Amino acid sequence: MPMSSIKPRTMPGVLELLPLDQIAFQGMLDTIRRNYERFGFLPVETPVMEFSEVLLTKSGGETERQVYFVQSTGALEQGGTPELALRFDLTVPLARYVAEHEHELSFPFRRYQIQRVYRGERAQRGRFREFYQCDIDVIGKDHLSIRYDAEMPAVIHSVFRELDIGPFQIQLNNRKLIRGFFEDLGIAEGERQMLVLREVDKLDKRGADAVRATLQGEGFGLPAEVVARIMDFVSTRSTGHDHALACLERLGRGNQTLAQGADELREVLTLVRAFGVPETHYALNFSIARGLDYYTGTVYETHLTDFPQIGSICSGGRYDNLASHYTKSKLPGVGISIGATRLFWQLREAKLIGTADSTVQVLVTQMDEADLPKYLELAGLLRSAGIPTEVQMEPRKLAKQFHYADRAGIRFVAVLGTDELAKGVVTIKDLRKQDQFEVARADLVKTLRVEIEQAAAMKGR
RNA sequence: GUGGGCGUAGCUCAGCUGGUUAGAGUACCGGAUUGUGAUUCCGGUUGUCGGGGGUUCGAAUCCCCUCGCUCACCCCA
Repeated sequence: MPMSSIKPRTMPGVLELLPLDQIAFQGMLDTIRRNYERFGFLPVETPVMEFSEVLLTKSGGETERQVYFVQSTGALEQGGTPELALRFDLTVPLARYVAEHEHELSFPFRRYQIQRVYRGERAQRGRFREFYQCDIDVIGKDHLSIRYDAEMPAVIHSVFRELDIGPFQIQLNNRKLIRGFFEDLGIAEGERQMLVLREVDKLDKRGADAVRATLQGEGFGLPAEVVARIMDFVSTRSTGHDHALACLERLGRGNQTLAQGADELREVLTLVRAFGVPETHYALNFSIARGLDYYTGTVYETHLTDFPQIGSICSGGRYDNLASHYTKSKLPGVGISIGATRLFWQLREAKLIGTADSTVQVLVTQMDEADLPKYLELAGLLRSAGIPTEVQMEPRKLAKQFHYADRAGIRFVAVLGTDELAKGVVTIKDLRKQDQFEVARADLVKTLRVEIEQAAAMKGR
């Protein structure tokens, strides 16, 4: 078999990018990181592999089905079950991390984490087996004020405003509110409540009629009157700050759980406004449940107003006790997660982001092989001014050099030929503007900086 | 895990009811008086028609099996 007969390919469900797209993606991660840090979150990384026993504490059937186990060849040969597995989210590793370093951390512990996670799902459009999650969480010891729940929307607002991908809305709900409501309807049992919630969570996806039919159908067998009350409740959407408060008021007192949920939402709403989030950017949505079993209070989803089909681009919530499997200490927390790979992929599909320019700003051409030292010197000058610069090292037809710069996404080409050397100038061509000019060597750095800045400003618009 | 769709050049695809050496666009490479890319013109490379078996004088085309991809469902901590 010839050496070249193996088809180069990646497994389905991974996102591998060409350099200019990678630059765009990294720009997105940079923005997220910058905003997380701006709000005072500290960086943490954890290993991509964890001990299986640590990872699989929740051992739901579904979880286990989607976990990739890891085994060395040696261990594989000896049989036995893999003791390592790839993390499938960042929350479980966080719980382990906090429990392990409990006595070295300061609480409330505010961490951010931007790393890849792994899920063995069947590949599907816009869903990945390897993807980035960008998480922040605030973990308290014994107690964590509800006020932190209001900080999350403030961070979300800051991130997505700066990502500049169009209007968006942060939708809020509260698990206690939902639980209380269902208890009043006589749907008190946990498992059954979960099933109903799971169905209700699909409201925006499947439509009201489909959900109503399912709830009244044989699987659930709920009376039409009860279903009507459920549908009425879960279709609540607030249209402004005062309306949101009115929606909560309209619920009445109900049972204690419902009342507590409403009180929490009220406080969160009030503080979200105080954080300066415009009221157009947050709303109540009583159908949001989130699949996660461990959410106990506030839950969030964020949607792009002009692209509802994209679904939630950032979600999270409050949990009572993060690390009960690893420590006796009570560690309540609240957090959010941005699925960056999926988000990037969808934004690209929706044409909301394009291919970036190269991070390389200047290509110095080679006119005469003998003058290479002069080109290197010029590049050195630009580099020490902080301008990323590449030098044409091999002799090549000038047209090829321009072609290369164009394809590589390098915007400026610096030409230093005999004419320029004689005159003490450099010719700069802006490939995007199809424009070129001569600039005195002494003014080169200053001029290029202005050009680069202008180019960046144009791009941002 | 359950069900549907699709496999022809790097990519997007054409190839009628079986019939000569399997095509187009795009991309890529080279050229159009050696200091200017993308645009134009000319030329060139590219395929075990996913794989195996069967029917036939003859299969990219029909049948069976298999593999891969893909979409929906399940689920999404």
